[in-house]
Amino acid sequence: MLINELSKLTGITIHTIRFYEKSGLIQGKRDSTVKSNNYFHYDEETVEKLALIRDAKSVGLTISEIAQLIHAWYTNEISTAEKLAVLDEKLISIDERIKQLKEMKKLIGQFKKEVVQNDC
Amino acid sequence: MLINELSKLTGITIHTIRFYEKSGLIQGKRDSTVKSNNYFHYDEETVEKLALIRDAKSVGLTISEIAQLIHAWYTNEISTAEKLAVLDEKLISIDERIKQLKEMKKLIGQFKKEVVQNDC
DNA sequence: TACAACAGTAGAGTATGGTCTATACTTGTT
DNA sequence: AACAAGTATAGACCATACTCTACTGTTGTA
Repeated sequence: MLINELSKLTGITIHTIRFYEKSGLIQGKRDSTVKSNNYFHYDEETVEKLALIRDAKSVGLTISEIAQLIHAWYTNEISTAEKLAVLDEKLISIDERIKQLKEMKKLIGQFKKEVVQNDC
Repeated sequence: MLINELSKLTGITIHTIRFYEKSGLIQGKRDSTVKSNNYFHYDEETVEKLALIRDAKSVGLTISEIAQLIHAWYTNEISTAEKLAVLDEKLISIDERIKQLKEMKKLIGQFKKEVVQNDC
């Protein structure tokens, strides 16, 4: 499919898709039998990747972290052990963020108590 | 205290402190009895606020979210009920982020399984 | 064949959160 | 008085993650 269809299918704008392509997150393929244009063609794997990008972004991963994740997932250049290592790294950093968020909840809880006390 | 002392006390650079001041997170006071300069003076409350800013930043709150939080906490212009409402809002958005992070963990867990399966 | 719709590239612009530089005035010490 | 160190303001610059504009070429339909 071409970029317009990909955009409609995923709900991600053409601009943003091109930005992701420039950032190395996805890659369209050119049809070498066609000489008249340079249109990129995208497959189902790209649709999947864009869904992954959206999920990963929603939890605050950066573009370069997502790039690592996609690399770990789709390439055959790295071993299973290495893929697992990248994924485990992400799990650890996510756990770290969850821990920080829980600390922030505690902090806000203290604030609430103090607000109520100051009101008396 | 002047900005240099505040910076040394908190470990936050003078540049960043000025940026926070411009962003409305903290406010130094000028000594109106001194006519020769325009130096800002900072108190213990500012030190506290900078600690709060650091905590809040570490869990991913934006400057404007932190501004709301500080406003809720330090101003007397808003009622206790309103302060609690702002704090509760933050708690909800933190819970939302934790939920998203847990979903991401699930997703990565699935990836790990698939990586192992593909290896067989 | 005309022309709208779509494709590509390059590069500018936006928002956030800093980080740093230039310039100028003030303070403190010798 | 000289001079380093400290302070203020304005604005340039950086990275991230888009978002948009300008311009050019291609495709498809009337």
